[in-house]
Amino acid sequence: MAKAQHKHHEHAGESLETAAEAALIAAGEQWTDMRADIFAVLATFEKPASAYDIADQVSQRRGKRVAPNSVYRILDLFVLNNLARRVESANAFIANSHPGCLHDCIFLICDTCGSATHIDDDSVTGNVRKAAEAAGFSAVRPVVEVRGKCGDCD
Amino acid sequence: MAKAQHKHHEHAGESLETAAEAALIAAGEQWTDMRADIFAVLATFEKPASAYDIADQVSQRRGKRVAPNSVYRILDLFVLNNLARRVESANAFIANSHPGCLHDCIFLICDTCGSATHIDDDSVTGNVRKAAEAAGFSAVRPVVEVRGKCGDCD
DNA sequence: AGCTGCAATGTAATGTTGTAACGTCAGGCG
DNA sequence: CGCCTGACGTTACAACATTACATTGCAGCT
Repeated sequence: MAKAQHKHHEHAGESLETAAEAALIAAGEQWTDMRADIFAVLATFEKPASAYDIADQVSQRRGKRVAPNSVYRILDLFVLNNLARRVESANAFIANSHPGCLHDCIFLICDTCGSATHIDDDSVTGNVRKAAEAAGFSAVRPVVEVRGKCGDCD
Repeated sequence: MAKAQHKHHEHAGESLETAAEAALIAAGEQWTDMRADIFAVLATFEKPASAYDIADQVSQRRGKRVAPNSVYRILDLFVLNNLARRVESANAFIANSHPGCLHDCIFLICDTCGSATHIDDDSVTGNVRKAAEAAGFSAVRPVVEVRGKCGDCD
């Protein structure tokens, strides 16, 4: 399998939100205030954030309680449209820093500081998919996460 | 990285429990009735089982309520000693069919029937580890799971 | 304006998963 | 015996996730 080489636009802050909005619009969904707020809050987290963390922050920002329920709905939408990812081993979510690019991505989660970085290595995830297919399995969504220690915590 | 080639003893039923017991003893832990029961119940599940599922089954088998708490304690011990694995994307546990062999293993979880099979491909997981190290990360516990459709559910 | 339909969000309740704190019991050992 | 230790019990609670149904607001129509 050829290693996919392509440039990513690594967005941050304002620019990332704009990109997320564009991606969601492109998918035929709406970009509402609520969604904007939730995405904005999600993007401020360094570490994977739980739906409840996000609910708290958004509640503060809006001066009105936002129920976890609403957050989950929108988070699901984000994940579906690749604006955010779910980190399975942390029961938490993290913003995708380059919405629009579809990858099987790999998360490195530091057990010490809790931070998560994400790398895209299509050759590795491609091999995971191939190994699954070889076992007669139709891969749909590879979950590749590595728990360990990040460079800062060594 | 050389592909590790070695034989696995694929245990089942009685034999698996014996092997589990041996592995736990070898680790300097005790093999108590409670632990035996929990392992036995865990091993009867085809699919990853939640701690609460196990607690229910063990409660029946013992004719006395066993609290999830106790189950978690023992499950953690099993995971630590490689008698069982945690399936992160399902918040559930599954017995290791060859305790004693230490692998980074790959789970294939069928979203249709819920069954999980596990494969060991050290070249794939080795690459995952290498990709993590290349990013300045000390890999400790790779989590590689693939959600999709199994051969039977195609 | 008034009505209708639909998507988004609100509200409340509940279900599921995971931990913490502390008590009890049995076995080993001085 | 008294003491320690490891296993397990009991209770309570924290954290994560979903379900069912109500409400709001806007678009399109008459």
